[in-house]
Amino acid sequence: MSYLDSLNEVQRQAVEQTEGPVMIIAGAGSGKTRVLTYRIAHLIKKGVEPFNILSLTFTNKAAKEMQHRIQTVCGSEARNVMMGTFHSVFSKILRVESSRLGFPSNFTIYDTEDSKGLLRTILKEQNLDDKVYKPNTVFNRISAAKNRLISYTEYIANPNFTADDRAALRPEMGKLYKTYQERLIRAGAMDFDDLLFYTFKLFNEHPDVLNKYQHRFKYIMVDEFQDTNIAQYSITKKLAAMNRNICVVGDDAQSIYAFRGADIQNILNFEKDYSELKVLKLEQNYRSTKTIVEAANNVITKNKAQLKKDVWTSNESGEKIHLYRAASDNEEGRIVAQAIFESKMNLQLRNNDFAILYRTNSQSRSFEEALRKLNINYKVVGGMSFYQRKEIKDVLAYLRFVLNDQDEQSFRRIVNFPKRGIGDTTIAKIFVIADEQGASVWDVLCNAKSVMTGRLTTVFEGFVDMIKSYKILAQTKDAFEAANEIAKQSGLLKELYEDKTVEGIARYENVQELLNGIKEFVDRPDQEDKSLGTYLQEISLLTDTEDKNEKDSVTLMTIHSAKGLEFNQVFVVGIEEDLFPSAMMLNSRADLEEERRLFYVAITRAEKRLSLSFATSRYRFGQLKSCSPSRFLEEIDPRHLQMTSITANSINSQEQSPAFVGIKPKTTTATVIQTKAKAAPAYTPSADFKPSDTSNLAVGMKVEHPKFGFGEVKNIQSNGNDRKALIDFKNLGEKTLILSFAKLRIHES
DNA sequence: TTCCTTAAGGTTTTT
DNA sequence: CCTTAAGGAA
Repeated sequence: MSYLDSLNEVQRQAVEQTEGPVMIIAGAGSGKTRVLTYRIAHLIKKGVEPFNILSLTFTNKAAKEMQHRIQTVCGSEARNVMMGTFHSVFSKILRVESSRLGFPSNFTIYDTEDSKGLLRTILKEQNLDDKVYKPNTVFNRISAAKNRLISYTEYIANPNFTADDRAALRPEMGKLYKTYQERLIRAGAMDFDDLLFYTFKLFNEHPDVLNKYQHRFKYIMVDEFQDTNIAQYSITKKLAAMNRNICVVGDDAQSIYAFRGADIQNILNFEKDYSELKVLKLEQNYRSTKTIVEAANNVITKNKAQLKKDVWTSNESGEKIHLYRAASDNEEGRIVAQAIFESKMNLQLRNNDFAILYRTNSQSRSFEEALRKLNINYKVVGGMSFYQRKEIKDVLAYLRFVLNDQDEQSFRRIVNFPKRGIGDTTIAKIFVIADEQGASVWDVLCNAKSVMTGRLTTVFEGFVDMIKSYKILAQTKDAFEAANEIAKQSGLLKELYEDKTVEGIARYENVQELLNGIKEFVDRPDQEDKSLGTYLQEISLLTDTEDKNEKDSVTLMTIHSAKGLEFNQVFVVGIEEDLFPSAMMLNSRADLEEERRLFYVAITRAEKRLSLSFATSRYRFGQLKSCSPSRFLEEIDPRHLQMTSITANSINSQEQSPAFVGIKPKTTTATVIQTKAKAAPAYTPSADFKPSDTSNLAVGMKVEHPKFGFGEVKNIQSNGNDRKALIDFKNLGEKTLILSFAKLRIHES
């Protein structure tokens, strides 16, 4: 078996230990995905039916990646392995078993926006102040309960929760949870958390169903185990209870989803739950240079809560970590874009080799602008996904409502779009009537005559007839034909087509793109079920469109979505206090440690070169706010860092002179960024080195720098908080240092 | 009921 | 800066 030869000793054990419970603690870059892939391949080679293997991942991206790799190793046989995210796998099971829970099989999946919308209407109906009961807060609290498998009955009965809520001046929380849940049930809808909650309930209350799936899934694998929450853990535990062939892979150092209920306790519980557990540790990093691995270790050792683990690499030391300081978020964008441009030229790399990673989605803007100016292709992953766009959700709302006429959120979306002369008051009235009759809105509308008068009767009859005709379309035609007809007949396409603004045209194109996507779904060679329902189910858990435009491009994304990926060159940007670590995560040690793990994840994405950057000011809510470098930067041993500065203001001038716009950037880049001219010196700072206060630094003073050694101050430039000193170092010659960042010890004048 | 203007408030992170 | 809710006029 040749594939075993390409593995190291521990990796091979992990692959060959197919029976019984196994926990693999896998350090960053230690070949975790490889092990999982080969393990599945090994099972299949040993004669296990692919049909009997279940492989759970956390994100769609990870699932896709895994699927792809397995196909390469095992070929088409692997198609029958049940593989996907927890949510997608469970939603498939729930579709089949929904009747057991009293749900229709075509239940609608509410995304976060739908859920919050529903909460908003409930709040309004109950006359609760949405400043006290912020939809966000309420939703998060309900979500947290569901992720811990706490039903609203248990919630209301639990004095701890009710006391908390009373203390937070939100005594109605339990009641809201109940109402929200009842409304979801009435709408034939499940939110994301319900997919887990109800799967657990299904297995818990229906032993025959559980038994069926226990027999089916003889081998279970869980990736990113550190990110599972209690609900996910409990479900897998139930599924594995019979065969006990469960293999979990995780890294406590990369646990970054506690905010969503992930519980590191699961790793510890696992050892308790399976006494015969085999634990394996993958500690050799194959991905990154020594510098990067060591810097990552520097950072992560600052965390108290962690399992003992020693990540090392035999790779070369590689380049130092570049550190860029920018005056503003826009300049940060230009510096990074410029650095990518030069790196590409010097090292003959492709755009695909680069990634820009940030803490929050909103940071992408400045990088997008700068990359566009330099004609560098890029793609933004995550953020507002395609399926969350207004125009797309409108079309999908029609499709959803046609399949499930109980779905109240979709109804609200489409009832007066395009305009039919049905206002808020009318809609509210219908809901009241529906409530009185204990019927659904749809039922009320079907008997419009009995409750309406005059114009409204005709309007609603028209609406009902329209939906009914779409229902027939959905039953008789495939997903594409049905969707296409509905988009046309409803007047949605026309409405968008008539809007000739730039955004309007983009919206129209987006809807066309959606229809193209449906066409592709229908035309898929192995797609047997081409129904609208199946299509909707498939996309309701997707966050992005498929990467079908495989153009060579720089990747921009949050660190969260970068987990599990690797790039030759990585830029981690916006490393500033209050942004990273986020100001919202400074309240407890646990929160800060999660931020630090996030930083660890970011660093360890890089193979060859890592660049870090921060800005000293940044626009927030339209106002310029000054910021200071993140504490995380100080946690990296300065030996690994190299401040890379900008010599000329030419980057800025580029923006000022429109003449440059559109011209090949080559002409302007020659001297913009000063990469290291000389090799880094072998200098060890004095043992008692302590940085001095540099606010009184003056020309002529002798100073010591922990990295560059001794030197003399030649010049000081100052504009506001932007003080720079030109220092002539004994070993290195002149260098410009930024005083707010550089650590200098003053050795008198 | 709709459309326009104005005010307020909002940025974690993902399924 | 951006979007969305609210208020007022046609």
